[in-house]
Amino acid sequence: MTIAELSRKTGLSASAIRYYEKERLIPTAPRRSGRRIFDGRALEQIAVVRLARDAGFTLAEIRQLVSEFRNNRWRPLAERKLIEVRDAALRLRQMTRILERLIECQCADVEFCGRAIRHSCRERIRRKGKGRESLRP
Amino acid sequence: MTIAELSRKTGLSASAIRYYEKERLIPTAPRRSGRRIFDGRALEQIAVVRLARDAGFTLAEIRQLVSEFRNNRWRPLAERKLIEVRDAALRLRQMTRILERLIECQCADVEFCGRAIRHSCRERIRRKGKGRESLRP
DNA sequence: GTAGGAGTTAAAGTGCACTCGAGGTCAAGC
DNA sequence: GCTTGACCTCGAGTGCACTTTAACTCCTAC
Repeated sequence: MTIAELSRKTGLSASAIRYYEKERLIPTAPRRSGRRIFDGRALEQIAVVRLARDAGFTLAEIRQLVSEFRNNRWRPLAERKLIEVRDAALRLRQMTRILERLIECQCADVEFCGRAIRHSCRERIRRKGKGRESLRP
Repeated sequence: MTIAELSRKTGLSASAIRYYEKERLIPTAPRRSGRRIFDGRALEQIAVVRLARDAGFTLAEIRQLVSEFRNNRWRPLAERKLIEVRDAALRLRQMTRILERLIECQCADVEFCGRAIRHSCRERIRRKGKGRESLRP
């Protein structure tokens, strides 16, 4: 398989595949006259990386995860991440409430709205929005 | 109010306040011998920015939001964002399921796990993990 | 033999939301 | 008059996950 075929089959760009190799998320592919050749295992390896990425792991964590797969040392990593994800879900529910509030808001200007916010939901908001979500759609 | 006081009252760093001013998220504060002086309205303005930030708006969106507050043009923005947030919440629920799966996983090596993933939950995962969450805690 | 297309590398660039550092200004206190 | 400390501006740096660019190589077809 060439890198273009692998790219097509995985939906990952060729540059991202090269990047993953460089970052040691997937093993270094053998070369034929300088070019990478991939076999079926590359598909599985990339599936794992994408799964982990979709589960919210950073690439640094994924590197650790794939290198420590055999000895189960990655399990505490997954458990820690599960807590983080649940926390993020909680924050998202609060974001939803904030947005619903904002959509219903009748304030005539920004300062008035700010005043209303500070008086009515100070205790709900403060110390909650520490970790941010970046919602790139 | 000096920038240090405003920083203390809002919990925002002084450099972040200066940055918000530069980016026109809050109005340019008047200066006394070169230094910014703030009044109570700054508190409200920053409350609005933080609310929006906590609701997941980018700073570019917040700039638009505060500049268009009076004429209700920000309402469609909020509605669009609400959809994004609900979408993100959905993805997070999937991430939770993926992590729970991963924690229960009995695979002996990465490729086998990848094979299992591709065969068992391909339809659940594909085309869902497009937008990523960055879970900075 | 040469044009074209697909691949290679290393290095630099991107976007976001800030933070940091250098070098300068200003008022108060000793 | 001098130090101290809070503030100023401007430009550069940060972290992540890539993408883009430049210059080069290799194989195939004509």
